[in-house]
Amino acid sequence: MLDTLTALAEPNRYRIVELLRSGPRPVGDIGSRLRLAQPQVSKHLRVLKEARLVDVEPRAQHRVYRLRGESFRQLHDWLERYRRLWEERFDELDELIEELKDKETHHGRKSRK
Amino acid sequence: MLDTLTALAEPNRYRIVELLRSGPRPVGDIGSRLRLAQPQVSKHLRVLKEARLVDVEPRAQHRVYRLRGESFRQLHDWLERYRRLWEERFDELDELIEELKDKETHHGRKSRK
DNA sequence: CAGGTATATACCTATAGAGGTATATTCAAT
DNA sequence: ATTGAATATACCTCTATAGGTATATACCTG
Repeated sequence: MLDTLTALAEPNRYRIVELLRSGPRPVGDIGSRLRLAQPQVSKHLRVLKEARLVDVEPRAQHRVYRLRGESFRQLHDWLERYRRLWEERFDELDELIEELKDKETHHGRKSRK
Repeated sequence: MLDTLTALAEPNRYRIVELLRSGPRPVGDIGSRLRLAQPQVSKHLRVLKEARLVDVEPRAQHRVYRLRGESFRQLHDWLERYRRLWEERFDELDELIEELKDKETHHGRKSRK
């Protein structure tokens, strides 16, 4: 999970991933579209590949990179564990809990809020 | 989006977020549970707060931090745009497309694969 | 096999940011 | 007011990593 996040949390790699969403592309194409030097593209792609976010397929001298679904799925699954945070109106419930804790601890003293 | 990813892509911040999933906690509590020095915890929380991943509520000298749903939702929405990657068996479809492209370009020469 | 093209890699440099330590700040309690 | 506790911040140092340049490697074409 951390590897996935680290790979995505870099501006140019993020751009590469967004570009690859439109389909597989060779290194040179990525570079020219994103105005990145070739070695940099290759290095970023290496990181993305090690994070299992992309896959390569050789086509003659070209290397065609494409997104791999699996890592995105895992990221999605991880996020699901936080779903309640935005689905249930949890802020209000939390406030209620805080109120109760406050009363318990300070035995009925008035909340400062 | 990048701010969110950057904030999460750091081991200790990731741990803090995971811990906060179990509920709001004051700084000191986080530090002792994760074996982190207090200033480091405060600094990480600052980053998380600037990324709108957490919120603070003062309680006397304590600062109680909690996760904010909104950023997680946005991350989730962003990920949704990649859903097809893992839901439709896209690898096979991609291969088909590649085959067709190959034939077009090289006029019927056999695929190396 | 010679030349050209696409990509990977090695190396250097510069910088962002994480940890550590000391200190400032804020509030409660006495 | 003074003290102590919880937290924030300032400052320093150090390392990981991104960019840049040069070069190696692999493959197609003639």
